Amino acid sequence: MTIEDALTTRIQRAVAALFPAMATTRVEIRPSIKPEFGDLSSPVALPLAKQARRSPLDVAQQLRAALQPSLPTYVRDTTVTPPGFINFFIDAALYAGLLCQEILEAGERYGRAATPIPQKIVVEHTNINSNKAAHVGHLRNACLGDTVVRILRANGYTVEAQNYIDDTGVQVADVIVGFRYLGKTYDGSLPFDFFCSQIYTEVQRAYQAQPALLDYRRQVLRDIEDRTSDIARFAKELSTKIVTRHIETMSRVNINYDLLTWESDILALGFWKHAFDLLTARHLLEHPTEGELAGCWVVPFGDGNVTTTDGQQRNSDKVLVKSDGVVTYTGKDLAYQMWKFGLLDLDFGYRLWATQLNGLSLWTTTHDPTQRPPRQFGHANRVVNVIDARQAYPQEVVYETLRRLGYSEQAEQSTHLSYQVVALSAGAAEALGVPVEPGKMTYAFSGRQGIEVKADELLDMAAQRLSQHLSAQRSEGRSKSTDERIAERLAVGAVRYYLLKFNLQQIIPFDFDDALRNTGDTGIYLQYAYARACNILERTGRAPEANQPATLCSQDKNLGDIGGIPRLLVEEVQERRGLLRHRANPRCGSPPAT
RNA sequence: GCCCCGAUAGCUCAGUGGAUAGAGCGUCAGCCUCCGGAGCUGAAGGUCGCACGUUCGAAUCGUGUUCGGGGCGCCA
Repeated sequence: MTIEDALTTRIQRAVAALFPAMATTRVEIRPSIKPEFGDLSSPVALPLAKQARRSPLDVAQQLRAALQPSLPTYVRDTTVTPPGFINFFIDAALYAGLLCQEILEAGERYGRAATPIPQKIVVEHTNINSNKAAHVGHLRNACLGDTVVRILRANGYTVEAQNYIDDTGVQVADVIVGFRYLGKTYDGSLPFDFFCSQIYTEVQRAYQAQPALLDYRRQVLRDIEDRTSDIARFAKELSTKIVTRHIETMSRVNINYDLLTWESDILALGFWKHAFDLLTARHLLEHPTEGELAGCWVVPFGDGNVTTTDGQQRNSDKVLVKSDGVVTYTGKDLAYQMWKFGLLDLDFGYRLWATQLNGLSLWTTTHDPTQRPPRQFGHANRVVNVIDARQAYPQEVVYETLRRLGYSEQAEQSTHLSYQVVALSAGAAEALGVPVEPGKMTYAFSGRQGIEVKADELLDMAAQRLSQHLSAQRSEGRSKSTDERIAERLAVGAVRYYLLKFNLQQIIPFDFDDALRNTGDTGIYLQYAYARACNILERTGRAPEANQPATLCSQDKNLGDIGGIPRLLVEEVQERRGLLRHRANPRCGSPPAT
């Protein structure tokens, strides 16, 4: 029990006793701003006084008196100061001793939920098209997703991390065009995914010069539909090799998954057809015979036809099946979302993909449903989709359609964990040869144009710089391979921290110097502090004891931070800003009458 | 046209109703024969885009507005 928790609970009790009508008032408690206001202060009397129409000072005094008998031993004194704050003076040495005891007892489980929550949450993240190397934008997604998984698990939820493989889209077809029609062959001089990134860019350029190549792409897409075709086999082999590389990259930063879900399996096993039948049975789709969307299957949505600022005609209804009969990404995503909740009477086949660095098995879906899994996948109570902010609209279409199908509970339990993209800072853009305009702060990545920073490149650069730093130090008998291992670990910390320290709604202006910095507010600082702490413990030659640190760190103002860690983890999930908050989009408030 | 996001120190960002708005980087001045200088101490630097409103109290909530980014695709 942290100081803040202990005091909050007691204040809540006092409020309930004195002001029963306002028992639900949110009790806030925070570090005091001045030493004469004690160590912790609460403004709780202020809103209470407002509602009760009494003097805030009186209310605070009354609360203080009511609290007095029940305060923990480490509270030395309490005061009330204008305009109505209640201040608590903490005996740091006493508290430090108690806190240390608590931490030593909990060990590595400190801060984690003591009891499991009987709820399953599926977290979908990473989701890289299987045609090219992962870049830093993908890395932001994966770091966020993996962190969400860890926080939810720490809170006691059963969590399943799924990585969705979009292996049936045009991007894969583009690379096949490069291999089959531009005569590209892989010579092993680059990692396979880097090589495919290069081909992808070259093919985009080739389309401009030889528009006839687009016909080849259409043919490739048709051929992929037939699973037995040579092209389909080639596509699967290509995607498998790329995904293998993605997993290798992510395992470098200690990101692991439970299941790879393949879009091609969703199609092959009839998930989409099943979802489509449900939609049409409930008359939720339109099938216009004329106009722009003639021949498509459409879910009516938003405002219908609009003229955009640039004068173009657009339609905010969402096409789920194109006029040529091919299902769109949003359609497939809807079927996938339904499967996650166990709403389809269908299941994938499964087989073991690999054993990961964390020791856990990674499973993959297959299109052979007779291959049974070791445990049940999907069937979630709640689903969190880590997807960038540009996809807010199609995500809302998925959730709203779920609701229209009658699954409003599941729609409510669906979260689009929306985050902004990574873009190049002006400096980084210039370094990559992008023309820089005065006054323009960020520049979008473009895989098509080959303007990007690959995840492995960034990690390699970070590791190399850190390795140089290490070799410049007195090595004290450290081997070169040890240096490299340390550099890799530090690089991972630096990159993960950099990608996580920004607010979700903030575009990260990617800057090489910033991302690779090894001083100040960085992951490396944390790792350094940890190493020093371990070193101190090692030198003392004995394990920490509950009664020792009380004198060691009695003056440390960071005690409250350490004691606050458990609450921090819980708040990430439960509070207003929590990860599981359902983010509703106002535009979806009024579905059109159908 | 409609919707979403951003705007806080020279730069990059924290801070979702409480007391005197914080950090890193950069700048300047200090600190290496007890803990790892990837560090520590201090200084300078801010009408929180703008206006009005709600409130005892607003960077925070509301309305309007300016600038920047994104979305409204038979792309994914």
